[in-house]
Amino acid sequence: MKALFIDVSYKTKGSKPVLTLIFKRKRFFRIHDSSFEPYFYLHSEDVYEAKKAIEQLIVEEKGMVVKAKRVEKVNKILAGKEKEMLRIVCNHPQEVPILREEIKKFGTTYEHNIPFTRRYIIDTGLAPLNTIEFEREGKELKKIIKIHDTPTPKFNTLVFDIETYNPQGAPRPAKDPVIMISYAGETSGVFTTKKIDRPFVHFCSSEKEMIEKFCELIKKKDIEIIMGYNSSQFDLPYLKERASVLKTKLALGRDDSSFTLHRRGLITKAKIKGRIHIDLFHIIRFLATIGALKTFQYTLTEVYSEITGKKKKIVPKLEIWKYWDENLKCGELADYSLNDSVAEKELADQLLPMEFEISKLSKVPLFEICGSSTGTIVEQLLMNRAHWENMIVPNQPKEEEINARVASPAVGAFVKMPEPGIYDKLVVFDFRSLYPSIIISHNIDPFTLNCSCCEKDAFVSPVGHRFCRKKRGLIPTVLEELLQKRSEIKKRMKSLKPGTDEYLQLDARQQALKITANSFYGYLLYPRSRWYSKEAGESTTAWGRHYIQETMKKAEEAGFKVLYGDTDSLMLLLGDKKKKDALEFVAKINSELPEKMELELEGYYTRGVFVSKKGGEKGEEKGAKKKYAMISEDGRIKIRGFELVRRDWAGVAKQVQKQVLEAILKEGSKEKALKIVTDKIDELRAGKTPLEELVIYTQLKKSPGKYEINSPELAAAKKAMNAGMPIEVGSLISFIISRKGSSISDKAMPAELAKDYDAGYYIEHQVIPAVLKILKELGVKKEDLLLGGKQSSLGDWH
DNA sequence: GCGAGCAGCGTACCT
DNA sequence: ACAGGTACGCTGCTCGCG
Repeated sequence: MKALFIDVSYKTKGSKPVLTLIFKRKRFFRIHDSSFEPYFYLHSEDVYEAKKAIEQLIVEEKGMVVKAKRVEKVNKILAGKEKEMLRIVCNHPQEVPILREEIKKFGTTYEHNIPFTRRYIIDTGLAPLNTIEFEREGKELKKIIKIHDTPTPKFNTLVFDIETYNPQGAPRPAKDPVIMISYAGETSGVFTTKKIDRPFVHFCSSEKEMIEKFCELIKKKDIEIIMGYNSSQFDLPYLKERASVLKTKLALGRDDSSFTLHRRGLITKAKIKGRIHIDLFHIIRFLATIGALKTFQYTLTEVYSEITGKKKKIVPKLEIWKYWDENLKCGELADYSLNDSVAEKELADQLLPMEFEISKLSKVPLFEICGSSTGTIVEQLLMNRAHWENMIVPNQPKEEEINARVASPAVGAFVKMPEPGIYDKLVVFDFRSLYPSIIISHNIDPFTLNCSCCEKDAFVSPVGHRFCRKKRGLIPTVLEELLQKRSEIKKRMKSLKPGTDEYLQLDARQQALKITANSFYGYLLYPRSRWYSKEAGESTTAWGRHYIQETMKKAEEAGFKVLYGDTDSLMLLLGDKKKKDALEFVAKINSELPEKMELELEGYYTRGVFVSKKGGEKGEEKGAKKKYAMISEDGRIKIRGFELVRRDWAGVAKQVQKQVLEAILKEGSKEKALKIVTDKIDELRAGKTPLEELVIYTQLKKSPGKYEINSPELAAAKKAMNAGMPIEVGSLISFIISRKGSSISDKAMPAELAKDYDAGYYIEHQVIPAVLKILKELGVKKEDLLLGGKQSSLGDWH
C-alpha cells in the first residue's frame, strides 16, 4: 500500500521494543514494526578480544540482567579511514546506555546516543511527508518497497487562540477564566460564554462547556495539525489548568489526553497525542535567529504585519477584561479574538510549506523539526547521509571539549575600513554563497584534512591546512547536492506561473535548501557540533578573506576605487568608468575563480554615505565599518548599521537621522537636513515631544539578578518589577530617560510609568550623536546644530 | 575627595 | 544552542591632582 509517512514512536511490548508508525491516507493510521533492533558501535585496538569479552558480558542493573543480543564485526569508515569495528546489537533501546557504560572500557563507542526512533528513520531511509510504498501483514510492516517524493498534500489544520480575563494585568489561571476560544481552519469561529451578536460566535453556557466544545470540535473535524502562537507556553498550559479547576478534561489528543511538555534545549514543545502540535512562535524565532525575519518585538501583531504587510485588529492586552465587562464592547473583543486566529492561520499558510520541506530534507518528523536550530537540521541531514556512506557518525563533544572549543574561536571574515565621505556612482558586487562554494571547491571537511594520499597535490588553505584532492568529503558532497538541487528548482520555477501549488512548493523547497546550505559553515565551528573542525572552519574563512582581498586588488588594478567590503561583498566607486566596465570586471574575475565560485553584480547606486567611527577625533579619522547608507538607481534606500536600524535608540533620534540621510541621498540638501535637526531640537527643548518618540527598547539577555554592572535598562527593569510588571530573561525593556535622578540609570523609567523626559539627554545623547556623524561629512559642527539654522550655503562635497 | 580617562560589560547590528 | 567582526553607550574603576 501507499501512504504518507508522518511520525514514529516506540513502546515496549513484553520486553521488546515495538515501533509505531503514523501514516496518512485519508486519515491518520498506525502500522507497527517489531523487527527493528537497537545497536551501537565500538572501535577497539583488539577487535577479536573485545568481541569475545562483550559476548560474555553480563551487566546487572536494578535487578535487570542485561547482555548484548549479538556482536558483529563490521567494516566502517571512521574519521575518513576504513576500520574493522564491532556492532553491538541490543535487545532493547534502554539497554544501550547500560551496555555502553561497560563496553567503553574496550575502546571508543559510537552512535550510542542516537534516539531509537531516529535510528529507525536513518536506517530505513523513511522520509517524513513522503509517500511510502510498503507491504504489510495486518498491522505489521513487512517491507518498505519504495519512497516517493510526492507533493505534500493538504492537512486538516486548525489554529486556535484564547482570551483570558485579566483584571490584575496578567491573568492568573487558578482564578481568571478563559473568556473566548477562537479557531480558524476550514471554517472559523469563537466559543464564548456571553451571548454576543456575531454570526461566528458559538454561545456556551459555562467556561467548562466552552473548553469541552472546543475539544469536541477538534475531534469531530479530525484535526491533524493544530497550531497556536506561543501556545506551548501560554494557551495550552492555561487551558489545562482551567480544565482542572473546572473538573473537566482537556481532551485534545486522539486518546483524550491533553498534552505533554518536551524540553529541547531552550525551547519547550507541547506534544498532543495523535496530532501534530506546532507553535508558530517557534518558527518565528527560528526565522529571526537565521536573519530571515527581523521585527522589533516578536508579538503576533508585529510579526503578522511584517510578514503579510497587513495590520491586525488590536485590543490592548491590559484592557481585555474591560471590554469583556462592558457588554457593548464584547462584540469588538470577539472580532479581535477571531482575527487573532485568522491572522495566525495566514502565518501558518505561509510558514508551514517551508517547515514541510525542512522536515523532508532532514528526515526529521515535522513535530520534532519545527523550530529547531540550524545546527540540528544540518546534523540530522549529515547523520542520514553518513549512514548511507557507511561512515560512523562522530560523537558529540563532552562539556570539557565544548569549553575548549569556545575558548579558542577561529578567525573570521575580512572587513575593509571605509574612507568616510559622501560618494556618487557606486557599484556593488557579491560572492554568491561564498562559504558553501569555498567548501565545495576546496573539498573542506573534517576528514579530508591532512590526508596521506595527496602529499604534494592537496588544496592548501591560506592558513596552511591541507585538504584531499582525491576523495570527496561528506560535507562538500552533501553541500554540492543541496546547491545543485536548488539551482535546478530555481530553473524550473522560471517556467512556472507564480502562485500555483507547484510553484509555491518549489519555492518552499528552495528556501529550505538555502537555509540548510548556508548553515554548514556555522556548523563546522559550532562548539557542540559532531563534525566540528577548527581547521576546516578557519580554512573556509581564510579562503574567503583571500578571494575578497584578491578581488579588491584586481579592482584597483582595473582602475576602480574600492570603497568598502565585508565578508563577501565589495563596493566600488565607478568614477569615470561605465557600467560596461563593471560587467567586464565581473566577467574577468569569474574567469579566474574556481568553477563553483561566482561574483555577482548586485547593483548600481547613485550615492552613498560612509561616516567616521566615534572617538577617532585625534589624529586620522577612521571610517566606521558596518555602517552605511546608499540610494540605488531606482530610488531604493539601503541603510545598514546606523542607529536608525537599531531598536536601542529613541524614536526621535532615529526619525531625525533617517530624514537627514534621505535629504542627503535624495536631494543633497544640507540646509534641509540642518533644519530638520534644529527644529527637532527646539521641540525637545520646549518639552513638546510626545513620550512615545522617546522610548528606548533594550532586551535583558540575562535574568535581572545576574548582571555585573548596572545599566539604564536594568534599572528600568527593576522599577518595573517593583510596580508589579513581569520581567524575566529575554524581556524587552522599554524605558524613557526622565528628569529625576543623577546617573542615566537613575533617570531611566519604564515607559509605562514615565511622566516627563530629560530634554538634555535626548538632545546631547540621542539626536546630536545620531546626526552629527553624518553632517560632519558636510562640514557641520555641533554648535551649528545647537545654535539654530543660520547656516552657510551648501558646499560642494564632490 | 574629585573629575578625567579608560577598560570592560552589554546589546544589537552586519555578512 | 550556526559563525565571527564591529560599533558604541554606560558604569565603575584607576589615577593624578590637591
